Amino acid sequence: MILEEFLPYRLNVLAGLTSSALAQIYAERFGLSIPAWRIIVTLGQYELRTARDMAPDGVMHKSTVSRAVSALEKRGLIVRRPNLDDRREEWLALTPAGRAIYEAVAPEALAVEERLLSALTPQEQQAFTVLIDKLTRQARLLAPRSVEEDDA
Amino acid sequence: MILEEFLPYRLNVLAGLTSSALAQIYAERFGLSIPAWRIIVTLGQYELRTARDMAPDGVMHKSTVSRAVSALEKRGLIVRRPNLDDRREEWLALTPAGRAIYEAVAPEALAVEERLLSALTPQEQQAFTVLIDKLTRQARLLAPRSVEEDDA
DNA sequence: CGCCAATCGTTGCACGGGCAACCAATAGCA
DNA sequence: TGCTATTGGTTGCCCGTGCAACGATTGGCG
Repeated sequence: MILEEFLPYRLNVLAGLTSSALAQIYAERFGLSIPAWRIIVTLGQYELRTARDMAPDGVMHKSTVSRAVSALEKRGLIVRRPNLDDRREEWLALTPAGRAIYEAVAPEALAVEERLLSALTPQEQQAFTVLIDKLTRQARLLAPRSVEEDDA
Repeated sequence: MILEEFLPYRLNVLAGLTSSALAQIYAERFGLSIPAWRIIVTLGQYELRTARDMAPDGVMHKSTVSRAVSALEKRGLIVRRPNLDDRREEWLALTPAGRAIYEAVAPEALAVEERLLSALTPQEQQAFTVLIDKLTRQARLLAPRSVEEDDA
């Protein structure tokens, strides 16, 4: 067994490197953690969501989301509004300041993705996307019930 | 910008899922952390290495390696021997108990990899490997000097 | 030889995040 | 209506790990 050829190892290494590359933007320049970054992007995309929606497939633990939301609120980047139809949950939305950050950070993040993908031809990029999807579906089957799902 | 289509995000999700799948083996069944697991595998492969060799491309921080080595030694899975030619570093090697774990865990880990890859055709597997390599090389260029490298 | 720089490894500190227990609110159902 | 189960979210606790500073050893070079 050769670690350097082991798929999960290589995926971890690659994911770590890309995260590092990205962190130069959202962390060093905007002081965002990974969870905060994901929340900003999601709200930039969907306008109005609940905390639960921030981790669609259980990618983040709900406690992680909770704390990131608190931090973002404290910094004035997002606001919480009660959902009167179901007072257990709250609506989240970007403030103008939050949206400003989103609009500053998103293009740069996409540029990093671009630079990454520039190592591949368009055909390869397409193929890679397809393969990642297949593997992700398969991994979901093999992984223990993704985060929570069995909360109670 | 759509998070679910963002390459670094997808890589993180996939890496996380595969890690989870693997952790069912090395963590739940053998009580190994990721760093410990990597050390066991590396020593199973190379027989005799130093702590520094455990993180070839700076994938793990040296403090992480140091603590994992201590833990493995305490559990009697590896031994340290002084290198008399350079007393700053130490040789690491598996004990019989450590090798037993390696030999129990490696086939199962490979089986998980197998199940993962079974979602792809052999041609796709080959292609995926090549693409990962290309992206990893590129990511290394974009990421801030990998862990340490600039230690002093 | 003697000094400074570089290298291997350890450790104190702080922080992020997982886990589990918990509260509040709603849903299901008799 | 009332009782229990479920769900959204928060928080205390603990562990893993990155960072930076350090001790010990070696290398480079005058």
